[in-house]
Amino acid sequence: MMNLEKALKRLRENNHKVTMRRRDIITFFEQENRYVNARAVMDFMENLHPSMSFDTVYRNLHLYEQLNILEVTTLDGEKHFRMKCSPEHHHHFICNDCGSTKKLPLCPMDQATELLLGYDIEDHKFEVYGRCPDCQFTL
Amino acid sequence: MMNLEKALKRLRENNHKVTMRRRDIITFFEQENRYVNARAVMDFMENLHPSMSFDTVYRNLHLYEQLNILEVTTLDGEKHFRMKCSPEHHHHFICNDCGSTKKLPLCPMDQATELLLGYDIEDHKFEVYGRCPDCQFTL
DNA sequence: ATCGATGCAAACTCTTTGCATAGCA
DNA sequence: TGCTATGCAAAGAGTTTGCATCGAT
Repeated sequence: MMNLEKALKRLRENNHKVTMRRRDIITFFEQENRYVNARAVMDFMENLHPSMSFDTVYRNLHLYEQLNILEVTTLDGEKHFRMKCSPEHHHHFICNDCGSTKKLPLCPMDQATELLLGYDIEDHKFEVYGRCPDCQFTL
Repeated sequence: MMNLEKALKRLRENNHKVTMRRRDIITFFEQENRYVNARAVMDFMENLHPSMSFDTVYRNLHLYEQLNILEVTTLDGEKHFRMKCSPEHHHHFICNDCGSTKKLPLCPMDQATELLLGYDIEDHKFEVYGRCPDCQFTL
């Protein structure tokens, strides 16, 4: 699992500066085991940095994605981010309510590959959506 | 597989009018075995109806989605539509180049369900992306 | 004739970009 | 000091909506 220390190291290794904003964004993701959108990051950051701008949120989310610090998925046409999980390949259950995730240590690609001879496979997506135990009885 | 006849029937059954535009949109999807975006529908329709507006494209795509005439998926944050396939549950390979699809008659949910006791599963998505045989050597 | 469908224009959401300034190394 | 990160403002893409009119039934 990615964390603050590793993330800052990766920033430095790739010649990016470590700013307060960058540090705080990582801190936010460190404590949120779930997919959040740019809005949520902005809400968190505005408290710490009243002058925070959305541009910086987006720019850094994009940077973190490139540096493999964050994972991305598109939910309802909106990008959602979370701290990068373990390096082993896996998929996720994602709660429609709170965005929290549960790892699914399985992958259907073995079977799918057999059905796709002659096809050039570049990527795949497997996600399960619903309500996590905590969110089932709220509302 | 959904077709023009069934689609018009479903429109009437749900008290929607059958207009030329609606008929022609269905005809377009009938001959395209692939996921296309609103832009592609618009391009096709503009030839037949020079006064065609994007609003009508979007309104009808949305209507067809609700009536289960079209399937939807979000690719790169953009909605893509195709004619509803066979009623048996299945998934798709989707070509990143032309949007053409190949059915994958398999579903990882049996195994996933076992891992998600206590979770309320509402939906899931499994898609494989890449290049179909026809698109591999173009470019 | 009635009521839903459409075109027009505007607005809305999410996201990206150019530029001058602020701030890390 | 030098160069990157940031805020501001503006723009861009995709999509939705209110309203007057058009058109299917």
